[in-house]
Amino acid sequence: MTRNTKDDVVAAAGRLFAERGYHGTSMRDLGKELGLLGSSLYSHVDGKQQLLVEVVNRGAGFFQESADAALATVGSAADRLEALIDGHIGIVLDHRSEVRTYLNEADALDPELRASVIAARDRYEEAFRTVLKEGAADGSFRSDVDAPINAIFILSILNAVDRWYREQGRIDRDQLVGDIFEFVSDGVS
Amino acid sequence: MTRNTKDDVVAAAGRLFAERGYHGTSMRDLGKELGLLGSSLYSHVDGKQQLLVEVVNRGAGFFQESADAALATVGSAADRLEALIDGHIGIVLDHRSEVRTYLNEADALDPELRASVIAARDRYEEAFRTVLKEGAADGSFRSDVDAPINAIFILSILNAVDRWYREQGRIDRDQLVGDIFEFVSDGVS
DNA sequence: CCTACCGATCGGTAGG
DNA sequence: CCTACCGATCGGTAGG
Repeated sequence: MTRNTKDDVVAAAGRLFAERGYHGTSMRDLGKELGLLGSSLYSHVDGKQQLLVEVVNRGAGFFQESADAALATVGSAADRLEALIDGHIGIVLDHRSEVRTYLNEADALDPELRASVIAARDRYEEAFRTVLKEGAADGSFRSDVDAPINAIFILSILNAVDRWYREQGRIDRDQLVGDIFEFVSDGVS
Repeated sequence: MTRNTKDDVVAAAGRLFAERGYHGTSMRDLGKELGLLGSSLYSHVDGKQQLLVEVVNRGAGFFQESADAALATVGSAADRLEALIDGHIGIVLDHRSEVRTYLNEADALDPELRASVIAARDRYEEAFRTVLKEGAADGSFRSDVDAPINAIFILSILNAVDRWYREQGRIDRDQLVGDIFEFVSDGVS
């Protein structure tokens, strides 16, 4: 029964925002989750909106770190694409609360902050576009591949993982990455 | 300035739930959208939760009708898959509010109703699994295709369309369907 | 569909 | 981190 740190508060906020949504979570709910009163949270943070900002920034940061690492992979564009997929799945499964909040609750942010989230997402998506373009040049992929559209398709699959995948299921994490990479590479045909 | 029907109320609720979320929408917000007071809504509906149920049921119904029609398509499994994709995109773009609410706000439903939504989604997904299995048999697709997983991947792409696609953009609706079908069939390679 | 209202809950503050 | 509290807003009701 030691005191909560600000990190504890942000982590708990992430859990509740992910589960019930930003508007579905009250400061009193969050206090209860931490074993204190809603009003006591204000010694850790300025307000509810700031908590959302911090959770969302954590989510964005995880993804960007992952992309930077994946782009540094030596090898073919296909290798870098697989690294991007592997990294993304790792982030989604290891930081579910922050990721869910980042993906689903950004609309609850004040307009300027929401705009910065959209910019961060675009920066991340750019890593996928880059790799697809490289692959069209180095022969990893079809030369006529539409990078912007295909980047969106790949990210659609990756982001949705959080909505259905359970680690206790019939496929493990590595298989999931392999299945996605295979689908993205060759489709169903 | 004629009176609102219950359909108007449900439609407006769908718009606000889609835009601000269920918990982010108050009965007074909804009243304002319709030009009346929040309390006046209770002559049309029992409560806020009922509105969510009706919006979500509309969304579910659109998708199921679309799947039933697509499965009746004569031709190869690939033809039926394309019909499923085409139908899905049509529903997403023609009924955005209901679809967004159906896809994103089902967690705000009471437990039994949420369970019935999950069941409806599974029934719909079954159409995709069926077509993939048929395609593995009739030679449309690879014979070793994992239908459950690939159905999820395809639906991930389809459901995400609502998050990024604007009809005013550089690709029109038919191109979008074609791009998705091509990606799903052959991937980026 | 409005008037007038209910008890409950909201985000947040002052002061310790 | 708690006590004690604020004004605003919430979903909803009674009666017309």
